[in-house]
Amino acid sequence: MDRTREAAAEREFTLLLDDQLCFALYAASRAVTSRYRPLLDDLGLTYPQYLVMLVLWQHGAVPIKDVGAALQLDYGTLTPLIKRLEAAGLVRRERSARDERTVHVNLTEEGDRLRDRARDVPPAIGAAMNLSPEETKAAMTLLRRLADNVSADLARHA
Amino acid sequence: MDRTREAAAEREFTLLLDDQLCFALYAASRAVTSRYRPLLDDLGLTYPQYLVMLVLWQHGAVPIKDVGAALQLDYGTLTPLIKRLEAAGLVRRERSARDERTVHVNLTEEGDRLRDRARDVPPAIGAAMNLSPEETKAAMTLLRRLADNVSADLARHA
DNA sequence: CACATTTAACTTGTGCACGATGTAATCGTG
DNA sequence: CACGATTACATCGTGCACAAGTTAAATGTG
Repeated sequence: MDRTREAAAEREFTLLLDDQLCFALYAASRAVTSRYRPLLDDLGLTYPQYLVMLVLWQHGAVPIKDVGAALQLDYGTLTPLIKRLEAAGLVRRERSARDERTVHVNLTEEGDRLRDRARDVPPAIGAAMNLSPEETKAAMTLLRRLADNVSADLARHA
Repeated sequence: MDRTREAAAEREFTLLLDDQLCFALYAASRAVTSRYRPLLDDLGLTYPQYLVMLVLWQHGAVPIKDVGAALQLDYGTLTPLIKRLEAAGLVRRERSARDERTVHVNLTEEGDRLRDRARDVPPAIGAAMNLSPEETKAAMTLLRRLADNVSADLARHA
């Protein structure tokens, strides 16, 4: 097969599963989450709960709105999730005195202590991914650009 | 900052959200699925349903087991999903005569016709992603390797 | 200051994901 | 050929995601 036809084939969009970047992305995301599961089970967290804890460990008390902005998740997801974290004793929800609409999420002592146990998670995942530092960095850059591109395109078509 | 410290920093694993490749992956996957949503709404499909239809358009009648193997999804996900496709009139579920345990999923006329309307979806997504052919190919390769690596690592630790 | 608008959060409903459990059909081995 | 193991699928329960609608507080404008 000559090079011209190959190049053209790359831009031909098919309905074959293995041609879809979206499927590789979807499958990789679920595979990585599955690898997290046993590690997070030990901490009593699900993967989305872990992400919320990352935000809190990094920023301390934040309004739910800011958690949503950081993780690109809406209240329909976060409200029940954070209530489960509260039931687990890891966070407290407190209405702001200055603005009665906003609810601040605070770490409890136990939630703060969990951070130390969580430090082993990123290295374990890093080892499981088994990518070079360059590949990791390239993947991160590309995935961010991809997310930005499709989000911008969605906004344009809305 | 000298190069040694930079290189070391790349391998230092933090709990900062923006250092996590997993989050970039998770966010990108959801962003892409969101971009699919309006396109698939027109076809009356969700994104996972679209993936099942891709398998059927490609292979025709297949056991549910094979759909699961192709998409890495279990029966708990597929059984109700395929029943919804059946309720929508796109597929038929038929028990095999040779092996009464297996259920073959067949396209109906309507399900087959939907393929023509679906042909516009991959180009639209391709345009929204806005990556060069090289980047797309590189991303696909890297994401597959990532999924393989973490799955293998999970199997090892199980 | 009244009042329409906006904002932060909650609620409800649908549809994945996935672990755990159950069941019937088939297979493998003695 | 008996019978324990395996296989294909279904069911149930929990926890996301996300759209749509609701409520109450804050804001802006006449």
